Amino acid sequence: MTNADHRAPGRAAGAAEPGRRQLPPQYLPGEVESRLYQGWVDAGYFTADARSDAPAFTIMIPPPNVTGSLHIGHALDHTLIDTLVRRRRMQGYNTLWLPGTDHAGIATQNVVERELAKEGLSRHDLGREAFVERVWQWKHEYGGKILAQMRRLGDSVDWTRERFTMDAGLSRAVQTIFKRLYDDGLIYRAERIINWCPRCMTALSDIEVDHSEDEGELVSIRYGEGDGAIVVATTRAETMLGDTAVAVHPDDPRYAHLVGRTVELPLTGRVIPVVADPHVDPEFGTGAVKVTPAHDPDDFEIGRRHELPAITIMDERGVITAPGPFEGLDRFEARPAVLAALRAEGRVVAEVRPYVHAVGHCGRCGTTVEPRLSLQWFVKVGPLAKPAGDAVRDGRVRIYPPQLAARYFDWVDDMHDWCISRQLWWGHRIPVWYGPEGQVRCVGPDEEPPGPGDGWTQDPDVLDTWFSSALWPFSTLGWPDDTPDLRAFYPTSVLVTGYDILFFWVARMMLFGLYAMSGAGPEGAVPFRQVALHGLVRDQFGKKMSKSRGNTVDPLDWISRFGADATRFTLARGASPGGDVALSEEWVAGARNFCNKLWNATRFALMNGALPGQPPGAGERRSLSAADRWILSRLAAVTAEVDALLEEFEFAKACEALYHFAWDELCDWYVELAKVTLHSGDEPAAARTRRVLGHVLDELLRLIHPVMPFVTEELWRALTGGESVMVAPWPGGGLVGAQAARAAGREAAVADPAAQAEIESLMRLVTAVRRFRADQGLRPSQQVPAVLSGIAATPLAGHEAAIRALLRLAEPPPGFSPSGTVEAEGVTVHLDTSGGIDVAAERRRLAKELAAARADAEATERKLANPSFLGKAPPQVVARSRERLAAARAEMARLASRLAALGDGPA
RNA sequence: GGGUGCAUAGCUCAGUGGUAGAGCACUCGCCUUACAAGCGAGGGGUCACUGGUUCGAACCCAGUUGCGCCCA
Repeated sequence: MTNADHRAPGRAAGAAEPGRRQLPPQYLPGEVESRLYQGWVDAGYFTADARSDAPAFTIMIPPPNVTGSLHIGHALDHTLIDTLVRRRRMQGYNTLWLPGTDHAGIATQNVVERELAKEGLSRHDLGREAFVERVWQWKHEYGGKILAQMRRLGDSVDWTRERFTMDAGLSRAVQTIFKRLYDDGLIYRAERIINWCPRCMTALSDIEVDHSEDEGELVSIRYGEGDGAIVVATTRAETMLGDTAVAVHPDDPRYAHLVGRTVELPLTGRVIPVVADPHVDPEFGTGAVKVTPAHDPDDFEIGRRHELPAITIMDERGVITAPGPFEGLDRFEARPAVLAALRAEGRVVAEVRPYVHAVGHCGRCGTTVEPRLSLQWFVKVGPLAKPAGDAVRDGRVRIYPPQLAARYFDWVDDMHDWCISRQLWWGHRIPVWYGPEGQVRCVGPDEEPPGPGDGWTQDPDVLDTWFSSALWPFSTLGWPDDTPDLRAFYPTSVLVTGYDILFFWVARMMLFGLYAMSGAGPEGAVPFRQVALHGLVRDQFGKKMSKSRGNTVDPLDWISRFGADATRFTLARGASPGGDVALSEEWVAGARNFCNKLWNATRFALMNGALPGQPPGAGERRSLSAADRWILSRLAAVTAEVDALLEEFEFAKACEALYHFAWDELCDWYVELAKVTLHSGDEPAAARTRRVLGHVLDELLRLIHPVMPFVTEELWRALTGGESVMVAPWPGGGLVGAQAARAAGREAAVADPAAQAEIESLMRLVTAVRRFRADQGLRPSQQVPAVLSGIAATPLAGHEAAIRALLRLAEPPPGFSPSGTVEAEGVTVHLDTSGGIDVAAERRRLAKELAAARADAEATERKLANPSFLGKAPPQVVARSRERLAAARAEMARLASRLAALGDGPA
């Protein structure tokens, strides 16, 4: 068989087989991706089976905000999840990745209110019922955007089980758990200082407030007169209108004489007491603080301890309501106005400006949060938090990376009660009714609420969106009913999400999962067995992505331009447990190139009749070439490595291992060596190599498939004619011990250190000669006559043909006279460079290598001359040093003699 | 203010005590029929600083500086 037979298009051995075909020379992702995804859905590959006997593997999507679109953070999260899910599916698990969205109370209400505003309407113009109806309309029309975008990324989610937190079933779950918590005394209503957003007009929980260091002012104000005067410092002068005391530390001698007396509050004429409270920091400011119980959480506590009145001076929009000249001013207008009035009275003692201090902002809209005294609903978290901490402490739930567990404990072990009521219309309405006589009734899902005719009214507020998200791992499976899905898929296997929502969501799922599912026992109640936390997406300089910086990446743009696989690979390749992921367009282009590399490797295989499937078995192993045995050995090692890394959520390392194997080993060396065999005319050897090449590619495509599903599917089908790589067995360990053991056994059987050493030696020799050729300015394509001497005595004896082919060395003509030589691996290569060699270049090269060898030898000599080293270092380390020294000296001798020889020759 | 992490090549990052690695970027040479989205070769690092432990430190310890994150 000649070369032309193999290379002619359409004549490759596999071309005629069903399902196999020739490929164009470049991978064009757009066409492939759109075709494949719907095919997977239609084939039912994504659909889980609650009646399956196979062990379940369940991941719940961190439900994206229904108003949202797919941003790069989702793309990262989904890439990692899909990688885990696809691998488990190939391993034979009954795999469920459940998709859905949350109703995002504040965000969604804001979106629809903005729409209404364009029509000149407010939600109050519509009324509650019509407004909520309008939000549902909006949801039906626009709410599916992100779900459609997930298809483009390739997410293998079970679309038949899509859920939304406001679905009837999930709402029933919300009402059920509310009722249970209420009846257990774990939900209560109380008047407290909460975080209030005057723009969103609702309460927020503590963790929905972002603190930032902002520039403000610190003003010292004198209250009272003469020796009864006291100076307080504040950043919020306007709140003095609501002051009901001045507090000092009980041990502060400066103020001891004032404690128990009163001062007159300026501008108001109100007389307020001076109280002693250990909470006051004598070091801060003047050591005396104004106390505004209705507008500061710390002051509220002081007020409680001293039974002070709490005077609310602002309405829910942040507008001053205290009667007087400031009434009707916004809080930020009131501050300078109050200060001006105080200044006019000569009461401002000092002003520090700018004064940097921590200010809370609404996590949703950025508005400065106003601490506000109001009646709200709370979850009493103490009794729930203890089991949530214990589940991680005793290993029922494992957090990756483990060091982030510390942050989890810090929070969960010292958790404040959770404010769950929101003054919104869009959300799960609090199922509590108030009767005409002041009765309070919490209504369960199967109970009839009291009729409005009897004078009962339902609480107007809705629940925090996170309250329903906290039920997500089981509400999505049909809880509170005992459904087949709940039995099959709870507890979920892994939760994959960013460390930034460890508190918002992860911890709260733990609280509610352990509470609601406590009937399932300690092992069965946890919402997930593993928590894999990833980081944030950053730009190529490690900066956070933000619209204001202008460094954001739109994943859909990348998918369009580079392909979903390239986008996914770029994300996965950067993802180590808990680590942030840096991205740049250059890197995604590199990933796109990798797709193309795989494409062309498969194209080469198809052109050359590669046969996928099982490689030659143990009996035939001895007849395989060293290259064949080497690549099989490497494949087994990489398979085991990737398998283990993915178990540990080491996506970056797994990707790197695959990239290196595919590109640097398979493509750069094995394919080149295979060409030699395929063209050698040794048909039995060529046939064996076709099988090895086909097998290695087959398995490699399977290994890469979880990360890059599209290109691998297209190539795998072309190569094997199989139905889908999605449902092909995973090459590593399977779901049962026997299969895992078999994989390990196979690796051991295939491992071939001798072949590995041989090929690595070949690589070093080839590289050394290529270096010489490059130094000498020989074109890569130029055939150079050469003689290899000494090769027979080395392990490379059988590789002369391959070495000649890789180096483009021609047989020496009669009367061959070499003009240069290269020594490496015990082989001397004499080359005829046709017209003398560049002695200066050769001398530079040799001198450089000699200097390196000398430095190495000297450093090692110093080490070996040290008696302490010889006495205390482990013997194998000493032995290794001796070997190193011997090798360095041999290299020096070789290089010195080469240099000497050159010195004798033409300069 | 409390806690915590990081500092290694131009950039992003691996590297758990035995003489420093990857990807991308960079330089040079190549259209060598799988792939120019490619091939071959090459250059590039006082491992933040100071001190300590050790035969030996990028790695362990202490301190310093700088940056980041979480919580308040």
